[in-house]
Amino acid sequence: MTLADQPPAAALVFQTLLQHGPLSRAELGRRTGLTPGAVTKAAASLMADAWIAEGGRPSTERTNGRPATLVAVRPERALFAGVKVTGEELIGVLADLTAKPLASHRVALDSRDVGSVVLAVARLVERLRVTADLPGEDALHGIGVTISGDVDSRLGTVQYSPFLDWRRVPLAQLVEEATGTPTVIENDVRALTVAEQWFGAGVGVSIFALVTVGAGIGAGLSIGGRVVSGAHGVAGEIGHLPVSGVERICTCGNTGCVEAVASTHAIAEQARQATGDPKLTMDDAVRLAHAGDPTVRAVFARAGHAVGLALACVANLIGPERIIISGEGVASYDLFADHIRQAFLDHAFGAAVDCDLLVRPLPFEEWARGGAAVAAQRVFAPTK
Amino acid sequence: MTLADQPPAAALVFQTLLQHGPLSRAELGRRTGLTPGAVTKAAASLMADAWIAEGGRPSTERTNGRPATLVAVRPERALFAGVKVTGEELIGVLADLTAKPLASHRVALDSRDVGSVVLAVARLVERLRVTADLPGEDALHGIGVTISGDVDSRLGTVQYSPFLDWRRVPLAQLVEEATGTPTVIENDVRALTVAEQWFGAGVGVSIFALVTVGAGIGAGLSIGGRVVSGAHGVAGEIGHLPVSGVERICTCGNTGCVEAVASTHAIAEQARQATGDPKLTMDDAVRLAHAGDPTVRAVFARAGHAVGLALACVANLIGPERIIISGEGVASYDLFADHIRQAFLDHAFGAAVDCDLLVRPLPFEEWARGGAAVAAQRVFAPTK
DNA sequence: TTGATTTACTTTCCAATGGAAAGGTAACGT
DNA sequence: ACGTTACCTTTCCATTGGAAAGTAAATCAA
Repeated sequence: MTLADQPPAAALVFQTLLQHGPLSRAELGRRTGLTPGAVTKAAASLMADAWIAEGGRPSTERTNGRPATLVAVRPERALFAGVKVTGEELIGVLADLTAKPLASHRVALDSRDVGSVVLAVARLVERLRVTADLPGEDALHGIGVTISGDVDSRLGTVQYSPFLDWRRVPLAQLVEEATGTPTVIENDVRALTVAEQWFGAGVGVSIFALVTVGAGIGAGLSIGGRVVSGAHGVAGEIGHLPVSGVERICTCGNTGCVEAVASTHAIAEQARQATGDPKLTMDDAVRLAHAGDPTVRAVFARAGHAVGLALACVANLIGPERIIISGEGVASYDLFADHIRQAFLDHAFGAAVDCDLLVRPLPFEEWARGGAAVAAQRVFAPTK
Repeated sequence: MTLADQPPAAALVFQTLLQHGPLSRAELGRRTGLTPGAVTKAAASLMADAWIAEGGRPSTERTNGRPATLVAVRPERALFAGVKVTGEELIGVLADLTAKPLASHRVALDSRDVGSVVLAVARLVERLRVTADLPGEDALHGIGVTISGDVDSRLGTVQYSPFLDWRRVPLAQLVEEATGTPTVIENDVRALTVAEQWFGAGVGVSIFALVTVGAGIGAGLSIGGRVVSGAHGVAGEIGHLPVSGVERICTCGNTGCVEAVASTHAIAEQARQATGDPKLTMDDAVRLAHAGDPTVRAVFARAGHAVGLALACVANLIGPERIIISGEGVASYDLFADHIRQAFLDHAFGAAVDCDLLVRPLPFEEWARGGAAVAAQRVFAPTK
């Protein structure tokens, strides 16, 4: 019996346990609105199929009444592979039901050709499987592949990937055929948002945005437990909000884009102009800024300002409870944190300033973890 | 038996009929995914309580098989009053279940004091009731009051209204006490969005935005059948997106806001500066622009550009299928239509340009109709 | 030790819901 | 007249989760 066959109440109980950890049946009833009897039945049904188990510390605090026995998800009940595809490499993780990485691996890509990428993905998944010493075929319940660009997860196709120069590639089907394991694909930022929604800083938050700052600048929006995909596959493109000045031209051909001044590439480029050193790298720029170089610091200030304006746009438009800031750029967050905050506070309208800005470092496997979360979601929250 | 007591399938059937007009049972089954038997039962249940009735042209096109008998909602089954409160006046309509206005009336406000506004609302509703010659007390099923600003519809309080200078006013409760009729309140733009979602250009559209251009510039977002309210009551504040230049200062104290260059007031102000005529009104500006005055036309061009950028922000962030442009400003839409479109097309990213821009004129009762739609929604789609 | 109290959990029973499947109905075409 | 087609209704039933009463395991008080 798979989780999809469980009655709605059981699915609800399972999801609550996934998000909030071990709970007593009584507490589950309170949180889900189910009656005690219904919880008992749902738990029995889930337990019969080994999705959950009794156990976990029975809360040290002593109270009156019969002590509670906790039930908890058995994360190892189903395992998933998550693979993030970039133009240069694959990042893969093997993760459990809660998208916790059990093993990870990176592979350089030597070709961006669809066939060889699919093959590389299949090899990477096989390698993860071997590394983790998985017993049989059925131990891996799904694969989630994530990729930046325009991804239609329902169709399972990559509509357009700028970094790989792919168009209308039925990637989910190809990987599924190459591996024999059910595969879903999703935009990388949306996948990360799914991971945060279920297992990260988005748990219990009705509306939040996840912003990634790095080579690109993007956002995922979660509203009422669903990640927004946009009618045409485009959503959360904060990198191209026209909020900065007209001076710099973005890769998209426009002026005013946030990415034109705040992407890793744009910052390095501006630092080169500011210093006159044509060989300056991003790392050099960070070093110079930390050393106090005023012109380079101004570059970071400007980037921070643009990001802050973008966050204000998000806050004014959808009014999130929280914005999670993440991405490679977070490593040098101290250099523009103040400018981000200031620009945000200045331009967030009314109660939108109450939005909580949260910075999260993003280890490299995190991206791949998003894929695992999307694959896992298929199992525990099949699309109604 | 009220609609809330109907089983879920019946509610679904009713909502489908509300949005798509008279349908055969077979067609209802196809659209809702219910089996024929379930539709028959749902329809019988709704018919027993007079929510729907058989009838309507049985589709002229001839086909094989037994001819279909259509069922349709009985819009007059429940009537609602919608009242829009501005700083100067009340606009009220009496509307049926489909938010179609049956009678309307405007009243000037002589005081912005909470008590007198509540009294005026109650009198207006009473007048509408008399005008329409409603039989008894129970003929009016609800009142929806809309107002611009920060409204918490769940609590029923106006958190902050700049035009009335109200804070934390429990308006729903006050109107309910004054009229004896169940009352809901909602932000005016969101209410309009609800009306469009159920009965207007938003029917069947999974994600859309409704943008109003006039004294203020705002937007309502509908995603997956729900209007976004924001965690702190703020959402759709496109009037304060920081996309225009730094020259003009907005009423909110910031620079760069769309409202600072594109609100009715801002356009008139800029036209006065451009012409040097301190008495110039908005109407004069429109006349001059139509007559070809280049400096005034430039003012409209700039306003259109700012609105277009704001629309691009909406498209890039949430990827709507459609953006409905409405508001008083639409009257002179021809003056900036091209600039809106151009700025939008330039800055919408990727497939976001596929978003459909639709202009809808907004008769004055339309605002109040939003209130009626919100009140009606309480009846046919009680919050789950 | 005993029993009251409190909270957690289980069991039994049942009403409601909507699907499956079969049957009835009203048109058309030949 | 008779088959065909599509619409609609009826009957029966499995599933679901609530209501309510009962059981379990702890603390507290006498």
